[in-house]
Amino acid sequence: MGLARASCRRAESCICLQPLGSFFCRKHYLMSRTLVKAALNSTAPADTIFLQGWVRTRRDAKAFSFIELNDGSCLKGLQIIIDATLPDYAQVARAGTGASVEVHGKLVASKGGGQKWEVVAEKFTVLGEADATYPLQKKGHTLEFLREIAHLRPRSNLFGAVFRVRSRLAYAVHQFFQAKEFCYVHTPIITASDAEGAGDMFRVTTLDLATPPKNEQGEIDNRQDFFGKKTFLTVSGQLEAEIFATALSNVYTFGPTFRAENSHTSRHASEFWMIEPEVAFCDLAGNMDLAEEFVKYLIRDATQHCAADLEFFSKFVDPELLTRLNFVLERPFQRCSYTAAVEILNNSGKIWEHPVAWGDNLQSEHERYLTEEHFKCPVTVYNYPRAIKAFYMRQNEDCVAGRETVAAMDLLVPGIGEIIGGSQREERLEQLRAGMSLHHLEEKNYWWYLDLRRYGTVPHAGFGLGFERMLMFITGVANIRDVIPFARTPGTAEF
RNA sequence: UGCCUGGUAGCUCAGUGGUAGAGCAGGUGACUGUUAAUCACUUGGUCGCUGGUUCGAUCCCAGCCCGGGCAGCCA
Repeated sequence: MGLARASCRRAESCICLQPLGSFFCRKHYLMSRTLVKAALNSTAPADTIFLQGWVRTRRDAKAFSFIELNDGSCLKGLQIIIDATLPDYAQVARAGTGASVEVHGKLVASKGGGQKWEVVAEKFTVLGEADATYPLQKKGHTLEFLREIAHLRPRSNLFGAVFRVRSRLAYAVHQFFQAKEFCYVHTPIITASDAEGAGDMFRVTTLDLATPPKNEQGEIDNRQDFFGKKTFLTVSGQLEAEIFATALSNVYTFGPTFRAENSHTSRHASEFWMIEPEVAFCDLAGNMDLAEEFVKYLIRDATQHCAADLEFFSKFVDPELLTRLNFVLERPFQRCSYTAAVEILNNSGKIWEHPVAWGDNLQSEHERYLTEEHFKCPVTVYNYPRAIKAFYMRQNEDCVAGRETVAAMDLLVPGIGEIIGGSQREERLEQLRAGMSLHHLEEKNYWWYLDLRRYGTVPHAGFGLGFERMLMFITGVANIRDVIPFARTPGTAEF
């Protein structure tokens, strides 16, 4: 089918190919609207400018009105001057906070202080009113209230900034790995592995819960379910990523992850995004190096490309933010074995709510002490007791009897705690089978995972970075519910 | 899931055993190249729900619902 020729309604003289929708050609649709960000960064006045966005606040004078227009392209708004003599001036009364408007006018140097540029309107139109019930006001909202209006909170300064940084950070994740020739792998969202040990899973089924089919024993017959077996939402793409790492060498995943734990904390969500690199021919030290380089890359990228938004966080969310980020960039992360960490904790002179003994998991208070008080810097703890870690982690060889460890690592950061968890994987078939036995896992459920060790096995390692936790660290926002567009937590799935 | 804490106007909060206030938002007016503008006036409430104690409960008690924090689980 050939492209139709059509008139563009934005410019009647324009006869163009590829009309966009039925109204405007691509050129006139995209070119005619100037984003606020571009207008604010302008180096010269402009005789004609066209803007569209939402009213943040309006200040009326006798002979004219000021409107602060924001379109989400950046934190700052652009001041619009509408003279009372304009034919459109009657529209101004309808342009309350939250209304969508469009303006044709001139970009001129501002006569007032506080901004370089402003727009003198020649044509002003209210597209959609927002009446007095519009919940977002010019000041004084708590994060808890804004969570209840997640459909409107992106229009606030804070959440606009958070989600611009989130978008940029997602882009930076791909840039980092693509520049290193890592291959992006889409691991499945629906999985049948129900014993990965990473926590409770959400069930996926099309069976009628009221009258499920039964087998001869009177139990629910999962063979009749959609996939012919029990299925769940994934808690990790790691095992599948290992498949691709043992073929394409360096891979990463970046996708949603689901955990059905009944967690009520500021750093847990039921649905979150995780980045999981998996690297063939890599040991634990290489894994720790990669994790540190990755975290620093993301921080540096945000400080370079989201400077205005980070300044906003530094001003209104966490005054220490910028100094902390710069400090983290400049210093090598500390590294500390689990055994050394236990010694540090026991020699700290602190009274712990949970006493520290070799073999126990480090508690939140211990992790916070290490990163916030002892090292005062991000710290990677490695070589954990075998019994408290997952079956697939590589057994260390030079262990003291009774103190067997695996090549695991956790990256702890001040204020959040664990942001990365990873390990060198057990690539030796017999040791892996022993690990599965230790964790009471059935080999038949992992036949393909074991095959990777039967055919051309290689040392390999990887980790998982919690994307939201990274965002919390970079923005200073203290609750995970406020760095994800629509938070899913126990009891909450609105929007 | 355990422990702690909160629920009063659209929002942020104060308050009292005798059915309630402030600031902001909204409305009206004034004023001003304004910047979360300012000033004056003004509309606005089943005090989370249910039950109990009491002459009387928003306040005291119990249960429930919802929010938040911490812990565990982890990223």
